Amino acid sequence: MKDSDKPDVVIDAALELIAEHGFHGVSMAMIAEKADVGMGTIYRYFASKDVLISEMYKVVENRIYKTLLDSYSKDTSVKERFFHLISTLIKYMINHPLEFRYMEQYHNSPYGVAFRKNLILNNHQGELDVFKELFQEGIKQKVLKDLPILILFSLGLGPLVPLTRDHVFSLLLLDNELIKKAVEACWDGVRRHT
Amino acid sequence: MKDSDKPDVVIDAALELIAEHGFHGVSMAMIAEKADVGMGTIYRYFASKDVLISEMYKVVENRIYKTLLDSYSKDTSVKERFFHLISTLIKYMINHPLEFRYMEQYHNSPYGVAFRKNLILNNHQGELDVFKELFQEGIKQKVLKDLPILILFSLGLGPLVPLTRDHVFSLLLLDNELIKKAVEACWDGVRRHT
Amino acid sequence: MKDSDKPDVVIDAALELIAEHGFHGVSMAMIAEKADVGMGTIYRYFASKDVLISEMYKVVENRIYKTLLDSYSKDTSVKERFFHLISTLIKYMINHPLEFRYMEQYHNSPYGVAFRKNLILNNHQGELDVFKELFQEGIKQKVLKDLPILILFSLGLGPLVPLTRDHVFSLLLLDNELIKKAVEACWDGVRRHT
Amino acid sequence: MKDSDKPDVVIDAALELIAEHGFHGVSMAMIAEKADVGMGTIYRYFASKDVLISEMYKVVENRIYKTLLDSYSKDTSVKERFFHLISTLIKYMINHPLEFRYMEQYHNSPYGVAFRKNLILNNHQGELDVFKELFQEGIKQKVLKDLPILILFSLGLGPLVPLTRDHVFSLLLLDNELIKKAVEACWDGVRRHT
DNA sequence: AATGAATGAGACTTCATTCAT
DNA sequence: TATGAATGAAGTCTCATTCAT
Repeated sequence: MKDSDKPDVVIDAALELIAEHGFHGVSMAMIAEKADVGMGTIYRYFASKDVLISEMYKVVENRIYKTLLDSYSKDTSVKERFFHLISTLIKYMINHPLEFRYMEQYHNSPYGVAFRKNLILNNHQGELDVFKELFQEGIKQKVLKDLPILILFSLGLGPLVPLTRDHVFSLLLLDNELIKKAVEACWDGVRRHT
Repeated sequence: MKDSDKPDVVIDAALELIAEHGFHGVSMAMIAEKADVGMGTIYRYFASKDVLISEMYKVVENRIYKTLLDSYSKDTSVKERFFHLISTLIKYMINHPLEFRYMEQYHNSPYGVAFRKNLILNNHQGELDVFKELFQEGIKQKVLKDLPILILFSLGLGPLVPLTRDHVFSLLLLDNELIKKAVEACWDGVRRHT
Repeated sequence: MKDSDKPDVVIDAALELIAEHGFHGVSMAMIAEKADVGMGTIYRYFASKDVLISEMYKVVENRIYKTLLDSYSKDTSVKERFFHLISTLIKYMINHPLEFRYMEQYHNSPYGVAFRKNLILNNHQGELDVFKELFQEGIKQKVLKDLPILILFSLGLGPLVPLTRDHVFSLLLLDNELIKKAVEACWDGVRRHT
Repeated sequence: MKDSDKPDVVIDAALELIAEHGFHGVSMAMIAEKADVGMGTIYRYFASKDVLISEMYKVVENRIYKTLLDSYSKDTSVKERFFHLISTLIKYMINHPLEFRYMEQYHNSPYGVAFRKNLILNNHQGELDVFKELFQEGIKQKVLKDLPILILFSLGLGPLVPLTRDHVFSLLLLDNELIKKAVEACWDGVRRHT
C-alpha cells in the first residue's frame, strides 16, 4: 500500500467539485463521495473544511510554482523572462482549468484576505516572488516603468485572469498565436516606452 | 416616503453586509435587520436570495454605467475616451468599495457564470457596450491593436480589479498621480505601437 | 396566542426524555419531535443544547424552591422547620420523578461542576440558602451539631437522593409513614445529642 | 509481563479520563492513546464501550469490597463494625478520587439503572452485602432503627457521596477528626434512640 | 495478538423560506 | 402591506466500531 494517497485523492475530488459548484456549493459529503472515501477519512487528514480549502491552495500554488520555474533561467533578459513566465502561466491555467477556477475563487473569498495580508508583510513564500524579483530588476535596468511593484503586478498579470476565464468558458479560443500576442500586449503595458 | 423605497434600502443593506462577509456569510435575517424591515418584506420584492443577489448586480452595474456615461463624449479621440472611461471606472470603484467588493464576488461565483454566458450571446445590455464600441472604433482607426475585442477587454480592464483591490485593502494608495500612470500603462497595453 | 409557550413545551419534553435516556441519550431531534416543534424553534429560545440544559436547571430549581417556601414559616422551631423542609422536598421529588432524575444527572455532569463552584463562592441564589440559614441558626441555638455547614448538608440531605431513587425505581414504597420516619432519622443525624 | 495486563492498563486509563471528562467526554481513541495500546486491542478485551464501562464498575467495586473486608471482623459489635466500614469507605473514596468520580457517574447514568434492577432481585453479589448483613443484625439486636434495609442504606451511606464530593472538589477538608464526627452523625441517623 | 486507518450513522446547528397574524 | 416566529432540509463534524495488514 502506498503511504496513503488519500489526501491527494480528496484534494483532486474537491478541486473538481469546487471548480464547478464553488466553495459553498460543495459539501463534505459530495467530496467524500467523489473521492470514494468515507467522510471521516477527510477529517483524518484535514481538520475542517476550511483547512482543506487552505491546504488545497498550497498544493495548487506549489504545482504552478514548479511549472513556472521549470526551464526558467535567470541568465536571459528581463523581457525574455517575462515572456516565458507569463506564457507558461497562461498555458498552465488553460491546461488546468480546475485549478484556475479554484484559485479564482480562493482569491475572492474570506480565505483570500489573509493571503493578501501576507503579501504586504512580505513573509509569503511562493510563486509571486519570482515575479517580484523580475520586476525589481526590470525597474533597475530601466526596462520597466518606474512604478510600485504592486502596480506592475496588476498590469502584467491582471489581464491573465479574464483572458483565461474567457478561454475556459469558451468565449474565446486562445491558441499559441493569440497567447503570444496577448503576452506582447502585457509587456507593452509594463515596459518603458522611449 | 416614496411609493416604496424598501427595495433600495434592502439592496444597500445587503451591499454593505456582502462586502464584509461575502454572499454566504450573510443571512436573510442579517439583511432584514440591517435594512430594518421584516424578513417577509424582502421576499415581497425579491423572490429569493438568489434573485436579490442578481438584482443587486443590475443595480450596481447601472450605477456604474451612469457614472461612466456622465460627461462622456463620443466626439473626442479614442485615446481621450479610453482615458476618461478607465479613470472614471477606477475612481468609482475606489469611492464605492462596497460595490467593488460585491462585483468581485459576483463575478467569481456561480451567479457570474450565467452572466458571462450572456456576453457571448451579445444580448447583454450594460456598461461593457460602451467599451465594445470604443474598442471597435479604435481597431478600425488602427489606433488599437488588431485583436479580438475580448482580449482588448482583458488588457484594458483586467489590471483594474487587482489595482483597486490593492487600494481597498490598503496595500497601496492610489492617488490621482498614480491612477494617471496606471491608466497610461493600460493604454500602452491596448494601443498599437509603430 | 399566548406570549409563546414554546420554551416551556420544549423544557417539558426535554425533561421527560432526559429522565429516561440521560443527557447524551437525548438528541435535539428527539426533543423537537416530543415537543412537536421544529428543531430550529428550539434554537430560537435556547442558543445550544448546553444552554437548554442549564436553563432547565434554573427552571426546575425554581419550582422546587417555590414549593419549599410555600407555607414555610420562620417563626417555628428549627426542628419543625427541618421536618417541614425535608418532608416537602422528599414529597416533591417523589411526585416529580422527571425533575428528580434530571437534577440527579445534572449534579453529576460537567454542568454540575460549575454549579458547585458557585456554592463555595456563596454567590449562588437558590434553594440551598434556606437550608443554610436554618443550619446556621440551629448551630447557634445549640440544637444542631457544631459541624461545618457543608457537612450538615450532607447529613441532612444526603440520604434523600438514594431514598427517592429507590422509590422512583420501585425498590421501595415511600408512604407518609415511612417518610416521617426517614425524616426523623435525618434529624437524628444532624441534631445534637445530650 | 503477565499473560496480559492489557485489560487493567485500559481500565486505569479509562478511569482517569472518565473522572475528568465524563463518560461521553471520553472517546475510545483517547483511552487507547492513554493506555498506549491500539484501539482494536481494547475491543479484544471489551466487546464495546458499554461493556468496558460496566466491567470497570465490577473492577472498582471489587477493589472497594476488598478494602472494606480487610481487617473486618464479625466478632465486634454492630456499632464498631459500622464505624469501621463507613470510615474505611470514606477514606477509600477520598484516596481514590478517580474511582469515586467514576462510581458517581455510573450510578447516575443509564448504566446504573440496570445495576439497581439487580438489587431488588437480590442476585447481586457485592460490597453491599456486608452492609446488608450488618444492618439486619443491628435490627435484630434492636441497636438499629426498625426500618427497611434500603432506608438504613440511605441513612447510613447517603451522606457519604456529597461528603466525599465536597472534599474532592476542595470545598471542604475532611481530616480524620472530621471524618470521625461525620461517621458518628451517620450512626446517630441509623441507631435506635431510647 | 495487535494495530490504527477507514467508515458512516448520527449529533448539533444554521438559515432560506413560508404563512398566520 | 408588513412582520417575524416557525420550519426542516442540509451542512459540518465526531466517534464507536471494523478489518486488512
